[in-house]
Formats: sequence, structure tokens, C-alpha cells
Amino acid sequence: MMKVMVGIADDQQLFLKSLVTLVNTFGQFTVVLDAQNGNDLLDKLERTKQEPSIILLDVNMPGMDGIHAARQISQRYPAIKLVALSMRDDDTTIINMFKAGCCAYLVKDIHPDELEKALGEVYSKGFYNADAVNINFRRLLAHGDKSNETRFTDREMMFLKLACTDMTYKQIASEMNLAERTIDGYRESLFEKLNVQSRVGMAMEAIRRKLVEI
Amino acid sequence: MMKVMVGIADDQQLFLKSLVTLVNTFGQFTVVLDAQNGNDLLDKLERTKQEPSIILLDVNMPGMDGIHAARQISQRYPAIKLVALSMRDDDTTIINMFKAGCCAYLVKDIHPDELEKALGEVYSKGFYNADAVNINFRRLLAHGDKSNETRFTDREMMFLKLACTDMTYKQIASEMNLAERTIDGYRESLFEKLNVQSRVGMAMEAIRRKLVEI
DNA sequence: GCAGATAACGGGATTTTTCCCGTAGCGACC
DNA sequence: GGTCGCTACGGGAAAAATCCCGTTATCTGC
Repeated sequence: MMKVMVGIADDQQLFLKSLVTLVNTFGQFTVVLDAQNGNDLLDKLERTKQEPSIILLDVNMPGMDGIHAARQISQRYPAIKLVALSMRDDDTTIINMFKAGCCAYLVKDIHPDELEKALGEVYSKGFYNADAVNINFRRLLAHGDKSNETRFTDREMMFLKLACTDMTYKQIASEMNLAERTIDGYRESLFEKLNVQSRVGMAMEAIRRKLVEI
Repeated sequence: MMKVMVGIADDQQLFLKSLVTLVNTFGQFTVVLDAQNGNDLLDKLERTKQEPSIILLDVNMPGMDGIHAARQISQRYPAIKLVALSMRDDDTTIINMFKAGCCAYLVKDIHPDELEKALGEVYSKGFYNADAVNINFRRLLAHGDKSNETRFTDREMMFLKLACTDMTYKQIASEMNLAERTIDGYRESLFEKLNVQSRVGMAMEAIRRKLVEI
């Protein structure tokens, strides 16, 4: 029986090679390509004679990350099915990966059996939805994909920067030459955009999304 | 030939199982035990009849993390050699793991060959120093371990971690099974140690000093 | 056996943050 | 000309965070 050819990209070499070994134990699949980042992956795809049917793609990689890699690959190699692999399961990342052309999203602490099942379904059906992310996914599609680009105005960014310090809102207001209530308005809109419910949560999310430098 | 028995602990199940598969391909070694966190590891160590000679221990795990697990194991099972496995290579983490009883520190993007070599050396010589971390290690020992200048207790670290989220102190208190006032005590001492005057400032400083991951 | 560090807890006051209800000017775009 | 997004502002109430005043128990080291 012809085995299904799989490619894997992940920046952590140990995980990458381990995963290669694991996937090769799945009877139906064989790993024909592995890469440590997006550029590496595209290079190797161009050169190889054994084009994989499925590529397991880490979302967080230095250099070209998973989202950009997914976009490139789904354009240049539309036949290849992309499976996103990530540590986190936040809504925006999931949506972005699907929009970039992925047909499945897996978190990194799934059981190997589920990975095998997912690979099987992706190959036969063309998609796989893990129960864990399925709910969020549908909910997001339901309210029309607000996540595509959450935009922040200059004033919001300025407020966000100051909110990530020891200052009180009163101090921030005077720093920005605004009334306290105006600050409160920015706070409210940012809470909604960042999907948080406290200033600490807002600050953490700002750091996480690299909107504010530490 | 008798194979060397190895245990592995990592919170990401996929990585854990992949690594098990990988290490089992190393001729000299065989994995007899795997766990998803510190508590799980200690449980399984108590029950097993095949005590591993070496344990590969992830540093960042929920529940009981690598540092605490290392302390417990090196006390209860001094014969077991501990190898720390981490994504990061910052000085304090390395020092802490060595102080907790580890005899090697590996970053997660090493090549499988180096892992095999490291396991071999740890088994035969009792230690292994990767070139990459060797320099930092020596430098740190040279200037006398400044990392103890501000000490944080275990409970303080736990509180700090939770304080860097959207949770209220009330929620944190119930998460840690403590009264609100006790939480307030931790807050006060951390404000002083970190030299801040608000929770946001505390969270930012915690991130800056890499006491808490984002 | 006592000092010192750590951990846990209580009451009360004040400030800050959060969450509601709103209004209004201005520029852009169809 | 109307609607939409951004900016800016007001008052009031509830919840959370901050800052005081304390206490008790345990463990570790000298």
C-alpha cells in the first residue's frame, strides 16, 4: 500500500525530529520532509520530488511564522493540505490559520492517537475539527469574523502603552491631557477589542500581542 | 545488553509521546515511564517497579513544575539522574534547575543526536554540559550567584503567576485555597520586593524579570 | 529555648477600577 | 444629507484594589 506523504515544520528541533519518528510509526503515513521554519519549508518544497499530501505546520516560528508560511503554501501548492499545530488555542490565532488556508487546527498537547485520526480524516475528508476548538471556531464564524483585524487608533495605542505602567488612570489622563472619563472610554473599547475584563488582563494581552514593548 | 531505563515528563502530550518514541530508537535507552506533570511523575515513580536511571524533566509545567519536581525527586530518589529540558535558556532558570539537583540542562531545540550523546554522558559520567549553556553556567558561578538577591517563596511565585492574569484577588484566593487577606499579604510583600505600587506594575515587573511567562 | 523567616488570617478605611446610563463635535464616505 | 468612526466628556454606583492597624502557628538554625 502506498503511504501518505507528510511534511512537518517546527522550530524546536527536538520536537520536530521526535514528531517525525512518531508519525513514521503511524502505519498509513510517512514523513518525507521536515523543516525548522517557513523559509526552510518553502525551500525544501521547491526542491523535493516527493511532494507531501499533508503538512503539519507549527504556528509560532521565528523567521517566517506559521501564518505566512500557510499563506504562501496554500497559494503555490493548493493541493497540499495544511494542518496547524500550536501551543495556544486563542480564537484569533485559530481564525487566522484557517484564513491562511489550513484545514485543521491542533493543539500541541493532544494525544498521538488523535493526531493519527486527524491526519487520516484530513487525508480522506479534507478537514478535521477537534472538539476542543470546534466550539470556538463556530462561535467566531457565527459573529462574522470580527477578529480579522482588530484595529487600534493612535490614541488607543498611546493609552495602552501608559496603561502598562504603574500609573493610575488619573495620572494617565493628565499625561494625555484628557478628562478621566475619556480615558475610561478608551479602556472600555480596548477591553472589548482585546477581550479582557481587567487592566492587568489588558496589559498582559498587549504584551502578548506585542502591541506594547516591555 | 541491558538497556538504560529512562523516564520523561512534559506537559505537552504530543511532545511527550513523540519524545518517548524518539528515545526508544536510541539503541542504549528505553523509556519505562512518562508523565504529564510533577505530581503525575512522583505518583508513577512510587508505583513503578522499574525505576529509571535518568529522568528528562521539562522545566515549565502546570501543576508542580520542573523545579519543584526536581527538588522532590533528588531528595527521595538520589540515585536518579535528572536532566532538565527547557524552551528557554535564561540564567536564573538554569541555575535553579542545577540547584534543584539536575545534572544537565538541555534546550528543546537541540538535535536528537545531541540528546542521545547527553543521555549517554549523563549515564556514564554523571553530568553533561552543553556548549551553549556552558558559558553562562560558568559565568554565573563565577560571580557568585546573584540570583538570590531578591528571593521569592513558592507561594509568592504562585501568587505572582496568578496575579498576571485577568483574575481578581478573590478568585486567586479561592484558586490558592486562601483567605483574601492572606493574598493581600503576598501582594504587599511583592510590591516591596519588586518596588512597584500597583498590580499592573507588579505584573509588568514580573514579566520583565522573567519571573512569569506570558 | 528563642530569634527569625514563612505562612496564614481579620477588620476597617480609602482610593482605584469597573460598569452602567448618557451627550456632542468633526471628518469621511456614499 | 445621513450615517459611521473617532474623539472627547458627565454622573453615579458597585466592585476591586490598596493601605493601614493587628494575631497566631510552624519550622529552622544557633
